[in-house]
Amino acid sequence: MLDLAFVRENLDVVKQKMSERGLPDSLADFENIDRERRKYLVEAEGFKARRNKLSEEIAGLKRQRQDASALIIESRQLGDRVQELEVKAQAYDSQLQDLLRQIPNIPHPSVPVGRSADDNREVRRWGEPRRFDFEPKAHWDLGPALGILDFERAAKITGARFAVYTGVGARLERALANFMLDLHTREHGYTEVLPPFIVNSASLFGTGNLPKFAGDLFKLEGADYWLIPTAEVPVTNLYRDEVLEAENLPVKLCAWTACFRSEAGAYGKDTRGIIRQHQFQKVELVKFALPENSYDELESLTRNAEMVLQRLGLPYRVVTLSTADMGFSSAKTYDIEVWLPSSNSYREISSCSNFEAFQARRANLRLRRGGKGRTEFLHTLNGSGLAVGRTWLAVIENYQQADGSVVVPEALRPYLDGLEKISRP
RNA sequence: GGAGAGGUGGCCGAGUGGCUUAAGGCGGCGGUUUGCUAAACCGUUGUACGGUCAAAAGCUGUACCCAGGGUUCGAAUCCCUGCCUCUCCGCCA
Repeated sequence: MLDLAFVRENLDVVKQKMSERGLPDSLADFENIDRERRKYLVEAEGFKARRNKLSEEIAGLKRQRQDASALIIESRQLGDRVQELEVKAQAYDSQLQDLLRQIPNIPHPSVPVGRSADDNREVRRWGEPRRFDFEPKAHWDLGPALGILDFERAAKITGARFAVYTGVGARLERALANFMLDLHTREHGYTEVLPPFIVNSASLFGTGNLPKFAGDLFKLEGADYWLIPTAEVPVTNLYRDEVLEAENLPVKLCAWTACFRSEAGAYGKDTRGIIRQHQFQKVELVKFALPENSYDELESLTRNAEMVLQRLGLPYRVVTLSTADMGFSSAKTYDIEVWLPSSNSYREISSCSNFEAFQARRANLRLRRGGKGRTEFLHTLNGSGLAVGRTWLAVIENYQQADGSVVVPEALRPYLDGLEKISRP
């Protein structure tokens, strides 16, 4: 959420930035609503001030056991008037809040202005895609053939866009998660968090998923409980409504969780394999940073995520998302894309964003410098480090052999009792 | 799931309809005293949305005692609903 005063004073800039994101102009009535709201607010508050004074006078008269009935009648009439005005003021206020909540974050000046994902800008590449001397297979063929991945039984017990991992397949998923968590906690200075996989709607509002993107989420029936679409939601909300000391920043947290997404609107996209599932595992990196450092923190967070791929020897590239492709709450996003032989292209495996104060304002996440002075909103960042399921398939596809077996990357062998190769049992 | 007790400022804690603009204390900040530190003493203290102002400061209004409704001229206080915490019982990995 943007600051109301900022939007009021920079309405043209905000409209311009929304149009750069490819969004329609929803702020045509903003000035009018804002003006009407204040008009009724001022009027209502004036009547309230008079009523408060009258109440004091009534109290004084009653204490002296004198008649106050005239004042009481006048005060009652004031009350009626106040109620009328407040209803109007509140109607305009909720319209204004709705408008404010629909405004996405302002992209950072370094973000390329574009019309689609085609305008994303490549920042760097690491590693060389392997040249195969045979026709590489996709993981949805390799996995079932190796007996480590089962779509048919997943469809039976649950439905489409779910998978069952079996034997070494399940162990590989667990090994990857542990490898990532160990890397980030031991070498990158993150503290591990294991949060609930279910959150309330206030948390989803804090990160910007609600109210606008309810359709992307799974909601539990009969309760204000939702399955998390990413660990970003519970972890960013850990310090909601709290004030952090500046000297303790940045706070760097990492969390392994399952993630649940309805993938509504993704019909026909990535229907084969495990690229796009309703449930997947992810290791998430989250930072709470000082505003003046947040872009440096974004660079280091992205590097921390890249390190996973480097250790696993998986080729990748980093792109800056254009204004048209970036998320609602983000001011700048780097996507890390891993090389996938099955699609002969780079595919997203991590998304690293600086939200500046956008989430902090919604979640009331503040900092105080030196234990004194005014509080300010801190900056939040997060990124996948990495999506475990997509890493799983990247390993399977990139390390496949002509005979259908898969070589285990060296970095993972300690997590698999030294296993060097996954073969048909 | 059942029964009971609670939720008050950064923290502790008083407060059963109007001299409460929330007592008192702790902490924080500023000051006085002082070789230094400590102590003592004095003062001060939050958030949001508005108004005034070119702007800031200042001044000023409204709201905020878990949340949302209600009663009342007037609510921290009374009523209803929800959420959360604690104690006991039951159930459970």
